[in-house]
Amino acid sequence: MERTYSISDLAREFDVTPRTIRHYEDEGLLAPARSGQQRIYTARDRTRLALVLRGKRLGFSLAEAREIIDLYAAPQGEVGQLEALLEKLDEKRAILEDKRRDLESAINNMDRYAERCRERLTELQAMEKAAAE
Amino acid sequence: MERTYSISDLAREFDVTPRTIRHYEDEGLLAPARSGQQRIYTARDRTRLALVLRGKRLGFSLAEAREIIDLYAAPQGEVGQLEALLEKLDEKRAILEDKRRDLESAINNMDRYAERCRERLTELQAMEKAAAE
DNA sequence: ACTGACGTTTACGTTAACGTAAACTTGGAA
DNA sequence: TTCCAAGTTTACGTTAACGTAAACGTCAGT
Repeated sequence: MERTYSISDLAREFDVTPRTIRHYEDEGLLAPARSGQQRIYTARDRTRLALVLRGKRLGFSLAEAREIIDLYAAPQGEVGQLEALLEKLDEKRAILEDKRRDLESAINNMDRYAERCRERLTELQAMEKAAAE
Repeated sequence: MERTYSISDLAREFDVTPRTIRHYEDEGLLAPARSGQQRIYTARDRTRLALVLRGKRLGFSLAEAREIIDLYAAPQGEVGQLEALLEKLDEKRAILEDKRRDLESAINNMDRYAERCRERLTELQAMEKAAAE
């Protein structure tokens, strides 16, 4: 038997509320099995949740996250399906690449700025030291 | 004389509405000069707007974007100010680094998946070719 | 003088992403 | 059996980030 999770298991692990997880289900991002009324999450469900949350951290809306994540569950039976899938993967990949560029320049800007600050700091400290003599 | 921009100049360039730009001003992200009632944006204002929009693309709220961007306009007169600034820069830098990790794994996942899809595709195509004989 | 095109303020409306509360069920510990 | 913690549905509330509309000012072109 594969391990399963309750909704509060996942809520605790990912630091969100059960409400949030149910909301993702309402939006079609998750589709856990049921045991009676209770939701039962498999390892695959858990992975999907992790993907959703990562998507959110990267600035995607739930709808955008869904579009991407659903590609990982797309049918691959026919040649046509696979070709269409590869198209869409390329498209999403380009979006991620754009974000990477944004992120790299943000980080580079900050690093250069911090470096100038450090230089200015040692300079100021040298001045104070000189004035103290 | 330095070049300036009207609100619709910037709106066009960055593909947002004037309303959005005014909203950023309401939220304290921009503070353009005025000529009478009219807002006059300098190159520095334009840069700040670009930073705001990049922040949004990276998943920051306006408040978070503001916190980061304001660091670039922080006073650096005293040693204490510079040290505090460097602290905060480090903190924000760590957040960006987290996003980078997220982004890298998202891209790597997708690349590996796409690769498996391509393999499966050539495999399927080989099967079809064999069946056609 | 008149008319757009562009700007302004004010204020209510909208959408996404949940929060919160109420009322109910249900499986296990005491 | 009773009770409680954890689950469920339903539905209204909230916040951020703007959209949209009204009512008005201003200034270059005819």
